Amino acid sequence: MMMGGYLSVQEQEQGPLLVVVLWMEMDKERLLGELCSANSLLSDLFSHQMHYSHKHKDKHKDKEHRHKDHKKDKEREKAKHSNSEHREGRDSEKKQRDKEKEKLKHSNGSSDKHRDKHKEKEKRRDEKVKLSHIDKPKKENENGYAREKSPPHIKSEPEEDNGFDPLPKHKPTKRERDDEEFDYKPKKVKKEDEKKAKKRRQDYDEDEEDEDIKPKKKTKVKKGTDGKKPKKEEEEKWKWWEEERATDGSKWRFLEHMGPVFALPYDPLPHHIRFFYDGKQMKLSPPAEEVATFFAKMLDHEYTTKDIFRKNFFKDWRKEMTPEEKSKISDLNKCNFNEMNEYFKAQSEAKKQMSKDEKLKIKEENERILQEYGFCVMDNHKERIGNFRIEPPGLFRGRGDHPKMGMLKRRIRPEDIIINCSKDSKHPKPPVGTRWKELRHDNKVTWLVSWTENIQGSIKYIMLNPSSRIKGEKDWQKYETARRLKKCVERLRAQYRDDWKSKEMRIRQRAVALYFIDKLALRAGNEKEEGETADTVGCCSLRVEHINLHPKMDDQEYVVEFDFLGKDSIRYYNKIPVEKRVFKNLQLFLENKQPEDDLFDRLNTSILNKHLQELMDGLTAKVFRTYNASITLQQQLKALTSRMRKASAYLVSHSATRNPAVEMRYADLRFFFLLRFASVNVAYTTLTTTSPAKILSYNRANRAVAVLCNHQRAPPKTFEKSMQNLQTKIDDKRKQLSTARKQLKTAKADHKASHDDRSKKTVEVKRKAVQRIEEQLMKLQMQATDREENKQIALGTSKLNYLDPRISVAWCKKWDISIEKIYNKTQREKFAWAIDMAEDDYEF
DNA sequence: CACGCAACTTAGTAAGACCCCC
DNA sequence: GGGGGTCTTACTAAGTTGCGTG
Repeated sequence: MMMGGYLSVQEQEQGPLLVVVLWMEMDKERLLGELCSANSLLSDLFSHQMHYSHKHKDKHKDKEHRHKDHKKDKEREKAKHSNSEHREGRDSEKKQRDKEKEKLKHSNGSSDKHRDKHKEKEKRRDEKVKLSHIDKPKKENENGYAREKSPPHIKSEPEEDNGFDPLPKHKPTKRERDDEEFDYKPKKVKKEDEKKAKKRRQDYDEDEEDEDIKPKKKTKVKKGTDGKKPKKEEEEKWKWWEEERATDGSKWRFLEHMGPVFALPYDPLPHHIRFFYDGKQMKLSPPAEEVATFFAKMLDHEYTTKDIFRKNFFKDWRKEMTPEEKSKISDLNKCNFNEMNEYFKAQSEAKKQMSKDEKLKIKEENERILQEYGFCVMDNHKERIGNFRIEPPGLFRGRGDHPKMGMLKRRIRPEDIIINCSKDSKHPKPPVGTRWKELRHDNKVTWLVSWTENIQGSIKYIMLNPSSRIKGEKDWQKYETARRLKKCVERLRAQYRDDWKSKEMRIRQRAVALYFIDKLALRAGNEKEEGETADTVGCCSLRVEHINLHPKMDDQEYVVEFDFLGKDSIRYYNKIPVEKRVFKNLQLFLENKQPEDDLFDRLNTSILNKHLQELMDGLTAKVFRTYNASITLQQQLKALTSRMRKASAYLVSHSATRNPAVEMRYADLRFFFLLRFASVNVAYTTLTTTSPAKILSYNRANRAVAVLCNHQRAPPKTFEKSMQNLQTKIDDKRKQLSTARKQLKTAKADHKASHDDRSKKTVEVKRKAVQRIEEQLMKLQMQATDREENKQIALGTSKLNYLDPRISVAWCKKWDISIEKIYNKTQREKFAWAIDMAEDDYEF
């Protein structure tokens, strides 16, 4: 029924996206006069996803959409406090209202989101931070690998959503599940993948053998014993994905490492570097001086101009001062850090100017440290550690309007550190004269070192590199879960559509939220404590002020306009038509609410995830992001690549005649035709078959995902310039081309006149030249297109975290692209499992 | 069941490495 | 061979999720 009518994000997007995407290329294609002003069309088509790129074209506005300069924020900030009191009142009012309206039988009072307990929390946190050196008893945290999955068994559902609680999911249950879940891999995936794995392994190993990975040999087979001698191991690539996984929730059996590398101790400034207070020189005590240098180093940074930053910094700085300093220094504005700042600049300049030898020495030293501390032995293998250095002290740089920016990030000492390793390993030694806070042997967790940070009181960890088994397995599992979602997503969609009609408010809210998460790939949106972090939201924490409803907008109906700050205070702006029912629900949710009230007042992430868990084992909100990202990549790749290919095939076989019908069919590929009939004699096979074109396709598919997930970046500082450079190259190439053409013409004329062999040869030569230049031009233009489209979109995040690497690997194989074009060395290491196991016919 | 914590994933930025052209 | 630009890596902040607990 409804299901049939439902268009997934990707399906809906595919059309416009494709058109747009190719249109943009056309737009670039100035060598063909005829081009229409693609821009307006473009922004129309793309706007619901690519909101920023056109609207914010003006350079100086580039930054505008980023971070908090949201006009509303300020006001909200002000409003917040005065409003918070009303809130409770309103809440109950609200409840009542709903009750009447909807005959709500709402099961709990969970609707109130308590906003004012954060004072309490703060207190607790402070204590915690203070007390953090007191050893805590170690906890037994049994079920380690919670998330793993059994076959896509889906609970039969509808109706029961409410009190439905099939089994109290306590440890035992979970536990058992875990146990069998673990063989999902050997059972299914592995079976499937492995069939072919054998044969492929050979071809692939050879192809893959590349300059970066010199010493690798063949699959290494597991070693029997406990792995004290990793020496040999890095020589061979260990294929952990071919081995069985632990089923008992333990993450490892043996773990040995060297502990963390601490930040260098403070090196006091040379005496001639002065600090002035109120115009007078002043010698600072070392602790005060150190903190001062943190600030001095940042003088050029915008941070230091922000009030909160300055205030927080000054407050914390004063804590480090001696009483005399404290009494003297009472105004940050009177502090002059310039000499310090100059000094550090000079230092880094000097560093750049160092001789090769010196640089080499440093490099070697770093390498030595890396070799010593950068690896651990986990079970039988030497594995790379992700971050083995302790974060050095400094000033906290929160993102967005962070209330704590500028606070002093304390220096971490050995006494703050908890070491985790196995009992039977050689324990890392604390620096002489110090001791660890704690030494524990917990193999239910993956971290090697942890400490509590003093800004938020949260725990920081040292963990393994993404190329490690422990991270890789998890990553793989993540995609398997997303693939299981794929199998039942239509059912879930039908369900939440059905829930839009529920008579329970909380269910409607849940269903609408889920719709957003699915359709727009929004994050779950946990609630956060006010005043502790920047004010950002996700789906469940959206507030009334973050959406605008437009019953009619341009030629569309039921448009929802989103405008809020998400993770990292990145702005999410999107206008999207929704189904009538959703729209009506939203209107309902908004009734009688103030801008700063929660849109979904009966919902939070925990409720949502609990529900999802019931719908599919292992399903949580973020799985939708993974799923939608990966499926979008797959579809876009298919669509883009095969359409280009088809069109070019058509052109090759029908080069002589124009066929309007066909041209219509490939309207979105019009630029091919234009090229063709503008008699640009590009070799079509080159155009669509060579890597640049395919890479462009890939990047565009990747970009579609990045847009979906709202992965933005600041336009590179050098963007304009580099674009210009490229443009210059293109212009030059054009000139070259027209020269070459003229020559060809002349040559042809000559040949016509003389009909001799020699002139014929010349014609050939010239023709070749023209062709070559045309191809080079195309290549440059593709590059330019790619770069322009990428201006403020970050591809890396999705590539690294959301896109099932097997899709990319399969695509590379299918189109005969070397994997290095898609993944750099690090990425290849991280995705080694996928590179090894995916066939060209892999389906997400 | 709300809360808070612990653990882990996802995120953008900036420094550093590298590369390519003049 | 060095300067500018780009790509990669390091860094660490900011999310999500699950679980134990009062």
